[in-house]
Amino acid sequence: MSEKLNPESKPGADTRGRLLCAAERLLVERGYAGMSARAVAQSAQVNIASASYHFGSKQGVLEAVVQWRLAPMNRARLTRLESVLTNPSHTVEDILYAFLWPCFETEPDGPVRLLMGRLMAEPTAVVGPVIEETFRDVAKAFVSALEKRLPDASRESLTRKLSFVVGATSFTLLNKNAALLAPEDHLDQTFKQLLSFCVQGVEASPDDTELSEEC
Amino acid sequence: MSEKLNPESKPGADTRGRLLCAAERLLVERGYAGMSARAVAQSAQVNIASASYHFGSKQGVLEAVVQWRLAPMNRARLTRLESVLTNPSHTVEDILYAFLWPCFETEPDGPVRLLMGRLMAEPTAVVGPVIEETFRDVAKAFVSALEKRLPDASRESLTRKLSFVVGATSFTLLNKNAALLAPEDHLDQTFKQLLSFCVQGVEASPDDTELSEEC
DNA sequence: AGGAAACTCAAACGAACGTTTCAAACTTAT
DNA sequence: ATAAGTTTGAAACGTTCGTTTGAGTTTCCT
Repeated sequence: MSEKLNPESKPGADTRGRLLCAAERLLVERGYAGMSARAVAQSAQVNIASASYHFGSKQGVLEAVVQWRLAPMNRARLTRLESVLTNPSHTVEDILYAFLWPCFETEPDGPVRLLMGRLMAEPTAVVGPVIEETFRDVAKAFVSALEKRLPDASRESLTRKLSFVVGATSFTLLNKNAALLAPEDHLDQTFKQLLSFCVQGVEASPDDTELSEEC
Repeated sequence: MSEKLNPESKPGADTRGRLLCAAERLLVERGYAGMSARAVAQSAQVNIASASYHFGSKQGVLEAVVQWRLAPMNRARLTRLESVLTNPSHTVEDILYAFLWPCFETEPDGPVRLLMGRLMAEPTAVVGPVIEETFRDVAKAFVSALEKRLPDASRESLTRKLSFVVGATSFTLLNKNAALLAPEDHLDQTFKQLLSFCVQGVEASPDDTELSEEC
């Protein structure tokens, strides 16, 4: 059947985009291991071979989605951090705001937060290195920023605290129980609470609480 | 529906136990979608049909592992909470200690924290309901406890904050970057920091922080 | 117009998936 | 010892996986 009548036969440009879009949705729903390349192609109404052609492999699809969605978000984080650091009297909240807000910001391509939550939560052999590479610079920059603002805390301590922040964010974004997929007003409230939670948590010193230690 | 509690009375108990043990390890390494029933059987040096015989299906394996490992941990949480509540002057830290410590406690069967971190981070169609059912009572009990100690906060607010706590815990437990798979002294430090982080975060009020938002 | 490059298609590849079958090997009770 | 019940083994079920093939189509450039 070589008889193909599409009023507007769209060439490859749209195919690639539809594949990326479908892949993002399936990644959010099922994770990387649960996302099949065939399901991506079918959801994008595209032949399975086209996915292979454009991205080489399933892992290539993952990397392309990350570059398309997560990399811009991390760039926004670094831009905001840079802007914060120009203010000599910036607070920990300013730093964390720069870190967290790009996750919640509504973007033209739709919310990126679900994808981030899902991929952060899947540190497997394939996803782990991809995510780690994408977030390495961001993590380093924000730990350094926190280090300057909280000179009494060790770098290891701040790294761990940032991982607490990332974890609280990812998990909450990922779970519908927190009503995050729903209306935006809930989202604003959640963001506000998450920010204050993390600010207080990061500024907390473990020595405040009963057991003390020296290191 | 023919399985009850038979620790080691049956001859096949060894097979069943080896399957559970292997399944737990593979769940931690690859998640549910990435764990194949064949790999579980092979890792346990057991025929694949035995897994089907003992657990019925792959989902049955998951549920059995959860009952074997996560259910006792949650029971420990509730027991500790009950004990905390008998003290009329208990603190938020006491409550969160009861919630968090059973994740870090070293157990005879090995650390359960990795499994918890992984399954909490995989809210898919199969894993989600299983986890939700296992943690529903625990979440409800701890939210109620926090509600009594922090009467100014709404139930929704506290639910969200508990999800922050769970997220920070799961993510940190799951990522080797935080050096949690490694020696125990790092673990103690991490637990202390996580506890203080969460205590400060839960006690924080979102109204404390001025939120200027324009985007 | 015409040829090279870019792209999509149906079909198929071997491998791995979850699950099932059934006979042989066990354990237990009589 | 024998019969009934329980557990395991080797093999195969049909399906889906990621990837590849090769012929066909479309787009782009001169």
